Amino acid sequence: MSVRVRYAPSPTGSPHVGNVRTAIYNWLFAKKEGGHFLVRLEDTDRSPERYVPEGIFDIENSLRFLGAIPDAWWITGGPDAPYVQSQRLPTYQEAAERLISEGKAYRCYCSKERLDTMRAEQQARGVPSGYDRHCRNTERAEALRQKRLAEEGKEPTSVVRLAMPLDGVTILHDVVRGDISYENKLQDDQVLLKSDGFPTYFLAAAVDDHASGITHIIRGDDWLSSAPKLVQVFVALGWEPPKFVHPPLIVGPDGKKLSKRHGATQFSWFMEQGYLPEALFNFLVLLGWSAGSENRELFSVPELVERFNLEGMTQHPAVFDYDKLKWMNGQYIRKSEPGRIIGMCLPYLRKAGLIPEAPAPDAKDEVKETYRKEVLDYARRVIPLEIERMKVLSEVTELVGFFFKDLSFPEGYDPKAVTKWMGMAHIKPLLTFEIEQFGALTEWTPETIEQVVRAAAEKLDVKFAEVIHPTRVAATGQTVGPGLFETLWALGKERTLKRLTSVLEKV
RNA sequence: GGGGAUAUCGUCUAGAGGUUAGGACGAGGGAUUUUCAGUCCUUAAACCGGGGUUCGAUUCCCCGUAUCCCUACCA
Repeated sequence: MSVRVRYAPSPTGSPHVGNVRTAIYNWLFAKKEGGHFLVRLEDTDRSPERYVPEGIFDIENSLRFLGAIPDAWWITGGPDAPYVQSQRLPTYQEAAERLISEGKAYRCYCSKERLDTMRAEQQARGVPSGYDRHCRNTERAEALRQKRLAEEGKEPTSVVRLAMPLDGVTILHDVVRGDISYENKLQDDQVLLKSDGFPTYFLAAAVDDHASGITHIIRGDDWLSSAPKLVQVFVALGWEPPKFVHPPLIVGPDGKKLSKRHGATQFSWFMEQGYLPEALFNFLVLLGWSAGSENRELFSVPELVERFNLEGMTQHPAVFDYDKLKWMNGQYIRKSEPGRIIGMCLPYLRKAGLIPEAPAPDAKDEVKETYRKEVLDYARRVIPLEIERMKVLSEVTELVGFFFKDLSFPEGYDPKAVTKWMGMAHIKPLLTFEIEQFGALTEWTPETIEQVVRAAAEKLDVKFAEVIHPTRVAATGQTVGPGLFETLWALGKERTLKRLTSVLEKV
């Protein structure tokens, strides 16, 4: 049978990197096995604080960004549509009714207060907490219903609970962890249908997984403990449960589930920061999966598809190492076509106000032409010089800022750089010489620029470093940056002369 | 409290009944010297503890310990 897997996010906000990794694993497995990758929305929790419809866009964007495109989801529709659980309420209600009629589930009239009191007592006594199965006894349930009916003057709300087997064990066949057994008597009578008519995850997942013919449930390890309850829902409904795959959790440096406390966890944040899709893909896959004895860590997406297997799944939690992600992103930036990186950098420059917004599509041709020549060409010349220094794209604004800002000594100059290099005795003659010689250049190339700078060192009889560094500071306002000659070349003759002159006048 | 899972350098991990326990990030050192970054070379750094099984266990088994996850009308 062909593999069918699913990613079933809840719209509780922008997806967590751990969830996105789960999506990647599902997608990879489907691709590798020539199977199907479905995505469905588990939006059955309607409480306002957890239901965040805008999160749906982030779910869509993250998958598209990574290129992990579902074979079927709410965007495409398809044979298993709808892929949105809130649109399938009658289906779940039917399933619940069927279970009740077969005696595998029952209606529970216990109020929240009763449940809370019960739990509090259990905790106080130090006994295992869980539903006491009060309403599993039909007479007691009916009595409770009557009592509440009299008190409230209307039909009381109820939920549907699964009647867990009271003995025996549930064996979970987990592909990465082997068989795990759970004692049924320790499992709770899980709520299947809530009083608002929405199903809980347990009912909805079982119904949908069965309806879609899911063969493997690949999801985070945090689901492992509750897996037997899901299995029992399948059993009660008379269906064969899928195979389970529980990759390890992604945790923070303190070993706890990765959360905001540890830093950014929302996938969208990484997209905004300028992490490349292939870097995030690569990095996330390697948190919990390994290519085995192949001693490398940089894999393209096709290479990962080729290698991916469930056997390579790791079984202990992995700490999310932001530094390593940055390193990996830097690797991919340098591997990438410069043109692509430039294009991806422009929005950051616009946002930082370093370059103006692009002219509107209906602007005059001259306007567009001017923009192209004065803004884009310059950006295209300047950004490549900093590519080898970039770890994330958003750093581009800091890196190339000095190329775009209006520098006029001493405004915009790094004070430390100035005190270190602008106080030397030979600064004035140096700048005078350079301004004169640069001005005389008919060809402005890194080579001709270098000739002038070397000539300056010779003429003034100072060390090369003693002309290089002051010149850099005078032209860029800072001590760090790309090689001086290409920097000046990219800056252009006009800007260079202007800046050097502004320094000479006031130094 | 109960249940489940997990345990190799600081971190991600490879590994096999006998290895100099390998690679990567990060850290230290060096080279390139025109700064920073990059690149290259290099150093330090690990098998949780105790019992077994075995000629031999870091590897297999058991116990302990530690950590995490679950224990909702959340997913």
